Amino acid sequence: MSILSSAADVLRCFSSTRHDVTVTDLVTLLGMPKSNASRLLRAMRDEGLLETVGQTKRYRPSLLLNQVGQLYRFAASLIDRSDAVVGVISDRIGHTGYISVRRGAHVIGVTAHPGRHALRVVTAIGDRLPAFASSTGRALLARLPDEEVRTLYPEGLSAPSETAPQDLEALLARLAEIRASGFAESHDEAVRGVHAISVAVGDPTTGDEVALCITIPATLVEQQERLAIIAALSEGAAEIAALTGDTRFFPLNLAFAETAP
Amino acid sequence: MSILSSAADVLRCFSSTRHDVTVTDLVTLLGMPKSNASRLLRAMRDEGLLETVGQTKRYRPSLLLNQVGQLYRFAASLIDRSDAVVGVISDRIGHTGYISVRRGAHVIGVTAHPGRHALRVVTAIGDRLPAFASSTGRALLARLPDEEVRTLYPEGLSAPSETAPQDLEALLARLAEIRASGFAESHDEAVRGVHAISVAVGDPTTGDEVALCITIPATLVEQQERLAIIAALSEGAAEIAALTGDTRFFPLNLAFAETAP
DNA sequence: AACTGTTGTTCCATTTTTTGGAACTATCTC
DNA sequence: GAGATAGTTCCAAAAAATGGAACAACAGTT
Repeated sequence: MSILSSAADVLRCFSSTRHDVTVTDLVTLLGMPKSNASRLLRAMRDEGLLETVGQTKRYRPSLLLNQVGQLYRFAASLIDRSDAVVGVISDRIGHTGYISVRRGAHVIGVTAHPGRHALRVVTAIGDRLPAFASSTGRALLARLPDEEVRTLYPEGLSAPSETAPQDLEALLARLAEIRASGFAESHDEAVRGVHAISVAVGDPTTGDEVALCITIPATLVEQQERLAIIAALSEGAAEIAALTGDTRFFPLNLAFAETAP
Repeated sequence: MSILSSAADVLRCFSSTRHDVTVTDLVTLLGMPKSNASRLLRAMRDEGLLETVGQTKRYRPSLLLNQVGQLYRFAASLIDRSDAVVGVISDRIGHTGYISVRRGAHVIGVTAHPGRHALRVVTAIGDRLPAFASSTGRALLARLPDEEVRTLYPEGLSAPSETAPQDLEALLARLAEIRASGFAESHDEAVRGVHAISVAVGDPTTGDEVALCITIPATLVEQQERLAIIAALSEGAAEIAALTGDTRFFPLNLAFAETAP
């Protein structure tokens, strides 16, 4: 067990609900001896990975991590490009937009553009959602061949709501729809009360894949706006796909969009 | 030499001009044996600190670092609050706004809000500027007693332009002005062609201090807009200072603002 | 297709760091 | 100021890191 792995574990302790940690936090969260926790936190601070909060014994991520973390979106320039596209759409229609990536069977928000409407969807960056029960997740899963999707769910799936796919076959059917229509849609699934529209795009040279998504409060969905969002997302993603030479991109087929969601 | 320190050194290799690294990059940048560089990068990837770029032998920061880095602004909630204030002002007037922190004799941009004007100032997040030759830097230095400022510059200072303070005494004189007026201003200093207005605020419980800044292309400065920016920044910062109980905040004294910059 | 320079990986014994229990110190709470 | 809680330091045993060199993969060239 290298100290590097303990250090990475410490970083994984941070979350949107835990902005700083103490020696005892590590003891309880990671089950590590107090002595190690104490020395590890100090070492990480000395190396510039963490900072102490004022005079207290609390440790938080450092400015260095903030800076290096910001580079992620440029290193994965696909994210930056997609974020720009979503930002423009979100600005124009006033609803929340965001970018997600998939890690195994989960999707994780990377960047977000909060909407301007009084009733808006707030997505927490860094939150993990089950891929099969969200539009971003299915948009990304649709890029995989069916057999790879199957291997992701050796245990089958447990749906969080009635509108989500109830089993693996239902999921594969919806992925087929996404491939044919060019966009993914969800309603009241992993996040209740939220309607989401997503399109995925990739960069074959880096292997990165992201989903571009616009979310609307489920009660406010209007057919005209919905079509505008689908068109805008697909158009933006198609431009990116052309740029990166993404051959797995599914172009929009409006015939599928015109039936109400 | 702990492996942690090597890992931190690797992270420091990343910059706005170097989004990924290879084994040889580490050998040349850090002078470490090839064998170590190879194993270190692999170990950091295995622990989730780095990712490989597609199939290549290039390594870039990971999603984990991106997420932990994002938490910085919430952990240091002063940054988040200040960022909100600057975002509103930047949105309203269309000029670029940003937040900086000081590390020793340098200031580093943490968040940025690009302006909407065709001619806009683009600030790179993570770039280091000399504190004494920027408005953000001086706004933050003004919070220190003079003798601490002196110890920061044991070698004196070398001004990057004629409008920057030419020596330590000139710097201290300008810091005194800032304490009296409540805001800092720079024109054509560390960044040529840029006029900047800054106000600093701190949080005594965490020891954090940040500068709120709005930048304008030097050719576009108008007295009325300038006064509006000064007032808005100072007002926003004053609210934060009240919230955190910052006793070192310098309130606005408009008498100083009304003489042209 | 063989050659060549470049880049990355693996192996090894030696050196250095890490580990975890326990004793110790500091800090907080009532 | 007693008692509890939180954090630090010490130590020998165990584990990991080091750097040189041999090896392997790769890209470009003739």
